[in-house]
Amino acid sequence: MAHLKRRVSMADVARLAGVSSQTVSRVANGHPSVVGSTRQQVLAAMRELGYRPNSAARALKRGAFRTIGVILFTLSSTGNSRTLEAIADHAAGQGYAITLIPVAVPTQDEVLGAFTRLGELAVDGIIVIMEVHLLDSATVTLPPHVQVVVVDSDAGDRYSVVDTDQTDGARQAVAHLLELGHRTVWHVTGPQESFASNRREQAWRRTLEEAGRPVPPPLHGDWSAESGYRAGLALADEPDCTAVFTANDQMALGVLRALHEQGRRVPADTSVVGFDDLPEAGAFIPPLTTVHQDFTEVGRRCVQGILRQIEGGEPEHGTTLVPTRLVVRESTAPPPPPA
Amino acid sequence: MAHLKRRVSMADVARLAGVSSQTVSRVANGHPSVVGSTRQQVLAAMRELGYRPNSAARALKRGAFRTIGVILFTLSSTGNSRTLEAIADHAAGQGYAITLIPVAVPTQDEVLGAFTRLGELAVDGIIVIMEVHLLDSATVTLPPHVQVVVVDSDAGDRYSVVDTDQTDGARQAVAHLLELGHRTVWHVTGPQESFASNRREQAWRRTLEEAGRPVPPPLHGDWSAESGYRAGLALADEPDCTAVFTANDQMALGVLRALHEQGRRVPADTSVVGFDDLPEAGAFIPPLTTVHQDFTEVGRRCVQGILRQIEGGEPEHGTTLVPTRLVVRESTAPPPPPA
DNA sequence: CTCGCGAATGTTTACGTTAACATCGGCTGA
DNA sequence: TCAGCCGATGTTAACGTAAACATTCGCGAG
Repeated sequence: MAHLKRRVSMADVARLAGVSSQTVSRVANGHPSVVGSTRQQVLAAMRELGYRPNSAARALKRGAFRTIGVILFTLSSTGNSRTLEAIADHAAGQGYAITLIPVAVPTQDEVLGAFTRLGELAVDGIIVIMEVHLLDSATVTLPPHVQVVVVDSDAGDRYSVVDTDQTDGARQAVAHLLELGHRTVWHVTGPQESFASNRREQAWRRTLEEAGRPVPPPLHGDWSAESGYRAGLALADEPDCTAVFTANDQMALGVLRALHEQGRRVPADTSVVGFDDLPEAGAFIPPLTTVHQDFTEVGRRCVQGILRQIEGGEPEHGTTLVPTRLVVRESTAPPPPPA
Repeated sequence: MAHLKRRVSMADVARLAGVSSQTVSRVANGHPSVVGSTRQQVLAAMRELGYRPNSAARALKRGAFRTIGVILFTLSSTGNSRTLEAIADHAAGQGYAITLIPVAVPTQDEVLGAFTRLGELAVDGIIVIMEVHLLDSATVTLPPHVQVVVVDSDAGDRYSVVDTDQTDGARQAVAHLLELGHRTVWHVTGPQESFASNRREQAWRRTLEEAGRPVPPPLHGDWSAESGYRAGLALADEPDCTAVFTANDQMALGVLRALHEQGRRVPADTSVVGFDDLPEAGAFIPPLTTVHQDFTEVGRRCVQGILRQIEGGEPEHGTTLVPTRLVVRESTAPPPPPA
C-alpha cells in the first residue's frame, strides 16, 4: 500500500500488457486505431497498476498545461470569491484547472513578484482580478505567449476585459430613488483606487446631473461595514438627506445601523440602496434594496474569453459588460412629507 | 514582440552566453560553484532573451510540482473562502502554488471525479475542506504518494486533521449566556451533514446538561440568513426563550431580523450569540456577540501540516485544534426580570 | 497469385531540465 | 618541481509522454 516507489509509468503498463508504450499512450488518449482486445488488455493493466498519467511530462510534451492562473488581492470581498468560484467551476467544465496566485499587498512590487511566479508557473492563461494600473508596470515580465483577461478595469483597449455593468447598475439605483420622489441622493463611495467604485460614483453623479438635481458631496468609505457606519453617522446629521446610495452592501449594513442608532427610520425617514446583492441582503433590517451583480456570469465570461485567446493564439481586446438588475426590497420608499 | 515562436530554453541562453546549458541551470538555481563573471554573463543573456524556466520540465525532472491542491465544495461560505485565502498566502510564502478543485455538488460521484482529476494533476499534496465521509469512497483512487490534510472532520485517526475548536467555542458561547443569568439557551443548528454543526450542537447540549439546565429542542437551519429568519420567527413564539446560540453569524442575522420584526428587543428581551465573527458582525443591529474563528491560523496549520507530510514522506495522523475566543459585543445581556 | 494499400502496432526521438559523472586548470605543500 | 586536490565548467543521460516515422500483416484488386 504505502510504497513510496516510483510512480507507475506508461512503460510499466506496457510491459504488463505486453504492448509498446506508444499503444498505451494511444489508449490513454482515446486514439481510434487501437483494436478492441488490445485496448481491453491495456485498460486492465492500467487498472491493476493504478496507472495515472504524469501531467508534467504531458505538459512538457504538449507545451500546454490546461491550467489557468488567477491573480487577485484578496478573497475577503464577496465579489472576488464569488467570481473566483464561478471561474473555477467553468474552467473545470472545460477541463482546465485553476492556479491561485494571491497578492498579499497591492503594491507594484508584490504584483510584479506574483507575475514572475506565474511566468514560471504551469499556466496557459491568466485572469487578473484587480485594478489594471498595478498591472502596467508588471507587463514587461509577462511571458509573451500567456494570455490575459482582466476584471474590474477599463483597459479594454489593451486587454480583454470582463466587468459588471457598474454604470448601469448605479444609474438604476439612483433612478429608482428619484422615481420614488426623492429630491436628490447621497452617496457613500468605495476606496479611491477601485475602478468599480469610481465608475459607480461617476454614474451616480451623472444620473443626478442629467435629472437636474443637486449633487451632494460624496462620503468616502473603504467597502467595510465599519466605514459605512461612520458614513451613516455623518448622514444622520444631514437633515435633508432622505436617500442614500451605497457603493456596496456591506457599507449599506453599516449605514443601516448608524441610521437606526440615530433614530432615523429606514425607509420611512431615509431610503438606502446597496450594490452587490449579498446572499444575506434580504436579512438586513430592513431587507435591503440593492443592485444585483451576476458574478457567475462574470466568471463564465472570463473563462470563455481566456479560452478563446488560448485556443485562438491571438489576444483579443475589448470590454464585455455583464448586466445588473435592481432588486427592490424594503429599504426604499418615498421620502417623508416635508415638515 | 508578438513572436509566437517556441519558448526560450536553457539551450538558447547557453548559446548566447557561450556556456553550457548545465551552467545556465546552475545559475538559475543559485548553485554556488559558478564564478561571478560567468554568472553575470548568463544573467545578462537570460534578461536579453526573456528566459523563463519551464516548470513542466522542472517538475518532470524533480518529480515534485511545488503545488498543493485544495478541494472544496463552495467558496460561498465565509469560512471556506477565508481559509482558502490563508492557505494560498502561506503556501505562496513557502514557494508553493495552489490548485483549486471545486466540486459542484457534494455527491460521492462528484468527489470521486474531482479526486481523479487531482490525481492527474500536478500536485504534491491535497487539502480537503469538506466532510470526510464523502472522502471515504474516493480514497481508493487517491494516488498513494499524495498526502492529505482534512479540515472540518473528526477523522484524525486516518488523516491529518486541522479544525477550529468547535466544542470549546460553543461551550464559551453557552457559558457566557448562562453566566449572564439566563435559565437556559436555545440553539439554531447548521445542516445535518455538517460536522462543524454537529460538534457545536453537541457542545451546546453538554454545556447545558453539565449545568443542570433544561435542553430546549434545537431548531434546524442550513447556514443561510433565510433559515435563521425562519428559526427566529419560531423562537419569537416561545415566551420563555431569553437566549439563543446560533451556529453561525449569517443565521444570527436572520434571527435578529425576525426578533426585531416580532417586537422582541435584543438584548433587552432576548440575547443572541453567533459563531464565526464575520467582518461585518460588528455592524449588525445590534453588534453581534459571537465566537471568533481564526481562519488564518487554520490555513496556516493546514499548509504546515501538508508540507511536513510532503517533506517527511510519511502521512501523519492526528487532529490539530485552533482555539476560538468569544467576542462580546452588544447582542447579549442579562435576561429581563420575570413578569 | 501477387502487388499494394491501409489498419494496427512498434521504434525512435525530442520536449527542457538537472543529477551524476567527466574534464580541465591552477594552486598547495612536501 | 610535481603529485594531488579542488573549484569551475562541460558532457551524458534520464524523467514520462506523444509526434513522426517505420514495420508488419491481412486482404482485395488486377
